[in-house]
Amino acid sequence: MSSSPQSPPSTNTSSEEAQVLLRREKAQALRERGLAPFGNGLAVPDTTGDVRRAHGSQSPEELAAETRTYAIAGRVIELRRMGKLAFLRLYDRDGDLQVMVRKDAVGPAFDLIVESLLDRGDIVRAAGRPIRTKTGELSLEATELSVLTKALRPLPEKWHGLADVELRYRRRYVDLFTTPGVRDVFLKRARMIRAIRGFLDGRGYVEVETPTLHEQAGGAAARPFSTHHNALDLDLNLRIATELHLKRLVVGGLERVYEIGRIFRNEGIDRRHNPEFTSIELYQAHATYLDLMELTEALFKALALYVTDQTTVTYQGTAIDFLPPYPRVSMVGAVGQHYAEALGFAPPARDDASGWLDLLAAHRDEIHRDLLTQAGAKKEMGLTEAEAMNPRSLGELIAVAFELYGEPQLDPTRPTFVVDFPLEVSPLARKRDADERLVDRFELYVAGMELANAFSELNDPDDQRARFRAQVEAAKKGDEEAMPYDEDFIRALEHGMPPTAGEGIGIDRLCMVFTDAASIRDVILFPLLRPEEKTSGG
RNA sequence: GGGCCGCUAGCUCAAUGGUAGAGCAAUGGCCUUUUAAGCCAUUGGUUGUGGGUUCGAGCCCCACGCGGCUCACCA
Repeated sequence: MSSSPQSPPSTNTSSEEAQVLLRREKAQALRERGLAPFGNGLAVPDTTGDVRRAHGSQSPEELAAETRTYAIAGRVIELRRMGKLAFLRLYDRDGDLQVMVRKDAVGPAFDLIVESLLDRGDIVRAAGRPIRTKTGELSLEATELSVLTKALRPLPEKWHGLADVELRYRRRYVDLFTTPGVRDVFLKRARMIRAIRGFLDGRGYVEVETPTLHEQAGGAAARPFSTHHNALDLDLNLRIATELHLKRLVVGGLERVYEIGRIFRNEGIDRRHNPEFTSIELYQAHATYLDLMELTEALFKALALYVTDQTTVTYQGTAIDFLPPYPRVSMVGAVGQHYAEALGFAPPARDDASGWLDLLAAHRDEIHRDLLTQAGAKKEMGLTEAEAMNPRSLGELIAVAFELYGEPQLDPTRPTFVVDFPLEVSPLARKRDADERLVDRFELYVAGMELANAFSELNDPDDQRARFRAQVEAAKKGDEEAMPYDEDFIRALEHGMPPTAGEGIGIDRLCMVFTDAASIRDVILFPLLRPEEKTSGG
């Protein structure tokens, strides 16, 4: 174009600001020649994958005989220009494909290349015949080429991409098409969730959606987020679990229900925790927690096969075998055995959960003292000096002791069911018939993470009322995670809930295991981050 | 919240307390078979922010911000 011979005062072409300005000018140049830089309505009937699948195995000679043409579109992730020839790599939902643009073949559209109106990052449509280049790569030889969307911002460096994890999370839209493997993680996540739905739907489950806005956030031990509804002038909490609504639905006759949904817990953030996360909770009438163990084993094996084609999944360098049956570890037994060895107690005559529980009950004070000497455990129990005089329940001591001594002992190469939970840490679970100090509950641990929590549900309304009261008492004593008393839930139980077992599974952690993600933020598209500091003033 | 580490050009990274650099990207030029294309040239910086020490600070000290790991809490 007839630019002035004098270069403009600012010759800066490298700063982001300058690059954006230049790309805006290019967008304007496109407009001036009747090409819409943000157009719409051009048909894109094919994908890069269509071309690959149809012609990927054809020889150059066979391809030369092909008459069929394709029209594909995607982001330009590579751009190599050399005079009257250019190669682009287009990236679409189906993968990527090289497009060869020859001046002779594409005609006037080659101006886009010559005048550099086309940049890396633009969304481009190309139509033409499949060919094989001199180096043998399947490509589309463009006879049509147009810019569908002009990208105004430059792409990150092409070889390293975005390496700064903070930038990757904040600009996931760039990360997704820039960082290898990122898109696959989220495609895999979507496939896993679909597989879970298929698995449960095939077993007669109904998927439902229950409220996320709760007057009282119950169903789990956690602190909620609070919010407010203006029209009703109503203080509300974001849900911390779907449990109590789903059990109401079982009362209502939906004997097999599940919900996949977002849960919000006002807790810290680390590699395994994001304040909002996705859970699936499922409830099955006329089942026990033992039935859910089998269901869990079948589900996890199916997922492993579905996602990786194998029953063994490597997570962070450790091969985990998902072939059932999974080992079971008694929480009470593991803690009992630890103390029998560490403090020299004689093992119980009965080598079962009740026997070990008897032993632990007999040595409760010594165990309490031991936990108090563990600085971490002391903090974990939230004990102040005064509270140390008023020890918590045996069940809570056992749960803490298991975290301390039991969890590290679990076999890292196997998913493991932890069973024999104390009643006091399970306010919604049914008492065990054989020993009412225990509940019929399991947690599934994989790679040191708690992936699932399940139990035979408490359906005795009077017992549930007593459990809620105990929670209220705990809250009075300062337990900020104690459950509120839910009168309507009691009423529902009074209408009669069939014998039921229920389970919750952390979808994000499940995805971590099956995508080998070290951090939960790698399987959440937009993990919660602090807002970026405003650069202007403070 | 505690501890450790990081923050330098659009991106990826260098730089004994002594003139802030490279590669990629960008801009101009050459090039009809490239694969992170190549060659020549050019441009690009309030070194996260604010203080302090010093003749002199990207570097040392303090505070703060954001992030990562870790401990704690939870799923």
